[in-house]
Amino acid sequence: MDVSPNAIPDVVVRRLPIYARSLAYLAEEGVRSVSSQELGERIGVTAAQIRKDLSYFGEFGKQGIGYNVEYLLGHIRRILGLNEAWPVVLVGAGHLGRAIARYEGFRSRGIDIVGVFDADPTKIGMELGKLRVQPNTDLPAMIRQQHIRLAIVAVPAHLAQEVVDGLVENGVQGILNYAPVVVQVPEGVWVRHIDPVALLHSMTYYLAREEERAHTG
Amino acid sequence: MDVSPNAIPDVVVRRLPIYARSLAYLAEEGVRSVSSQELGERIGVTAAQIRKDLSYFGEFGKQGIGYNVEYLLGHIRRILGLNEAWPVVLVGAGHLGRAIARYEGFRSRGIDIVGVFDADPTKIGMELGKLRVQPNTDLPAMIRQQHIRLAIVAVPAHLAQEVVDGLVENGVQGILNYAPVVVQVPEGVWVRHIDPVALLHSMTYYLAREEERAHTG
DNA sequence: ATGTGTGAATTACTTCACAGCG
DNA sequence: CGCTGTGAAGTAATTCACACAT
Repeated sequence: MDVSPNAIPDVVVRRLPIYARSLAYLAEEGVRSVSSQELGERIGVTAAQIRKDLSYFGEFGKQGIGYNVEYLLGHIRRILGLNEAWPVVLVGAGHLGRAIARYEGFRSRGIDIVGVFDADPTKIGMELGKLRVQPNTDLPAMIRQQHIRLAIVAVPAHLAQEVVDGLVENGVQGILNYAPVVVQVPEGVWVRHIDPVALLHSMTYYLAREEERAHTG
Repeated sequence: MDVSPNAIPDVVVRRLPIYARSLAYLAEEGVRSVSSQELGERIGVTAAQIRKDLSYFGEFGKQGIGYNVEYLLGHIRRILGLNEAWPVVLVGAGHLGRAIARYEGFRSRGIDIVGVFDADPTKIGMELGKLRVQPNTDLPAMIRQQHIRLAIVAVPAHLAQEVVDGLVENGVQGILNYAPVVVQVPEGVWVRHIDPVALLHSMTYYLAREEERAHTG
């Protein structure tokens, strides 16, 4: 995480894509202008939060009016580096990997899966939409030749760390990890974890309390 | 979110499942005892953070020694309400829903998918491991009869809100939402979002900066 | 020695509240 | 007026640092 004195807080960076998506939906609906209040209600965030977040990057609104949807969306896209598409490799062609490869929602949001890789010979060659599963051994060459900086990891937990090490070694700087394990990466590499079980458990915590309260209270 | 004066912060609750999983791995490896330092290194959290988090719930360690892995794991499981399995319904049997239904990692962590539902008649009856896709119309009865409190939503964005409304109406109190939209729920219902595109975008932000710096610096 | 548990200090994040612009 | 942009105020989360137990 960048710790420079005037760096933008990571929480803010993580909210920007949510703003962007909500604005994209608004644009599709034909909405021209939106206030921080309205946008906030859509995504469960306070109006002040949105205004403060945006103020890190500039002034995008008009007083008394609100934000022009297309204009603000364009700005946030640029801030997020989404002017052009990002090529991404996907490692792991199990049930989950295949579902990810077939998901239609990446392309339109600037994420372009350009290769799917697996170590299992029985999976090599499988067709997944326009992609075909390639052997893991071809992965380094593709990353280097196409200067790929982002990867999605969808392999079993016990393989995740070595897969990540290999990716980083070949120049990948951002990893979306679906494996249920916290992977270690060197300075300068970003990781985000997708962890459905942990999220469910963080809800069972509250539900279990409630049940308890119902019985005791 | 519970706002009682002595409520446990949600950030803490969200970390507990990560601690639990790391402890489970340690137990599998045959490790008996672990210090906050060691555990922290495994999951990228400071030792002080772990000790502080645990201190909300009691005293589980031994000074000079650390934590007994099995003992602490048992406690965290109980705190999270994982003494017994939680039945969960899954709505949506597209590529993603089917991958979720087939994922082996839920059962062993107390999450038991007991039904898969879809509105699309061509999907009804599909076999997914031991499960069979059922029509959405059967969903309310199952939730009510089996007192199901948790659901996983894997439907297209434009259907997510109405699916969630239906779930909540029938008594679901916790929702894991894979649809790329922030859904609204009434007080007392929990939602967690899984949003791969947003996570990737939060990384492109940093990668784009770096690139820029490399060009200008 | 080693490593927990925890008040105190620090840092980070959010909300307030209002000047000022359209 | 209505709504932004933003310092200031207020909360929340993290880290420090050390007494104390083994």
